[in-house]
Amino acid sequence: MNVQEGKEKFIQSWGALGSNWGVSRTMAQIHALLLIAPHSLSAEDIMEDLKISRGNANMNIRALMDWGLVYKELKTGERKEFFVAEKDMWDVVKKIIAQRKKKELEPMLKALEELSAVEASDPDSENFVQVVRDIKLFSNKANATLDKLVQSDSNWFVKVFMNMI
Amino acid sequence: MNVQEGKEKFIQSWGALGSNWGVSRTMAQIHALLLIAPHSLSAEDIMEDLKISRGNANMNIRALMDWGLVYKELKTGERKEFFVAEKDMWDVVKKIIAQRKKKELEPMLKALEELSAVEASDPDSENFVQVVRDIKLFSNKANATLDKLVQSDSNWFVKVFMNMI
DNA sequence: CAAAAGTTTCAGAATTGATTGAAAATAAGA
DNA sequence: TCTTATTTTCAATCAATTCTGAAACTTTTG
Repeated sequence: MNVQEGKEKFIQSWGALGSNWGVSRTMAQIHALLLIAPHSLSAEDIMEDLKISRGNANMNIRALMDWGLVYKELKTGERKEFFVAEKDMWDVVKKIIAQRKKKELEPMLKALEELSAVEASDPDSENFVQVVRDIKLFSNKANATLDKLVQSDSNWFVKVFMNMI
Repeated sequence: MNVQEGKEKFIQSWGALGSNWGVSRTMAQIHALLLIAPHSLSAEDIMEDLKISRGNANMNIRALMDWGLVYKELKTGERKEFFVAEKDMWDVVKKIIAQRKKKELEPMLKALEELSAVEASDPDSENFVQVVRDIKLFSNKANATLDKLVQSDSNWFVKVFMNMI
């Protein structure tokens, strides 16, 4: 496999992985392309490389910037905007976790909070109230743990990893 | 909010959460329904409660059993099959992680392995090789960590949680 | 200020993934 | 064995998501 083939394969794999992570396929492919680009790329470059439309490129670049996975880089004397990827994997993972926590876990916590108001009126609903209580407890722990994780630096990961092994 | 409304709301929320977790909406709803059911349910019960077709119910129940989130229960004297949900949240999370690891992380590791064969031939591809190396290192760590996590019992989670707080 | 360069928006098209429902297969009872 | 209850399969349909491309908008420059 030569370098060119390797790069293409990497972009495809990264895209496939991303699509299971709330990062859409194209979004992940753009990130992959920028990761392995030796220098920053313009929207035009990205469109050409990945053979996607202008609108698609724009939307996904913006989403990546919202997530903090890609940064804008302005070159003096250049009118175009250029983009670079966040390359620290620990940082990438943290940013994805932060987004998904906000988008998924937090609404669930809110719903569970509301469900806690339900009172068991008969033995049948007793089970329901208990299940909700358990899940709420668990989710709150998970939420707190993820908060710490998102705040922590990459050493934390290394430390936990070492402890486990 | 009465118990009935609460149950419906719970099923909807669980379905929404699940759909971002590789567990399809219906799959998660079935799991939710079984979680809060005071006793095991038949495929027919599930179809009626969630207003889904026979085929859909069947496919998703089977998927849930494959994942280890739902168990079959045979009642003596009954020809139908009944189902119950795994209710230990830590166990549920572990099983989801195990599935996703297999389906997503492992193929990525395989791809990275192949990409490691690529050799840098010029300064431009030097960066590519370096990025692949970094990601591979990180992914291997993540993989090992997740393996430990999947094997661990719920005390592990509590312990890590306590350490962080 | 007008023209050129670049970016953003969004309605409709295309794609992908989920669901239905009826028919085929399987298992249990008579 | 034949009949009936139950589960499984799968092509067709439906729903949701993603992508395109042209038009509108914004910014820069002469």
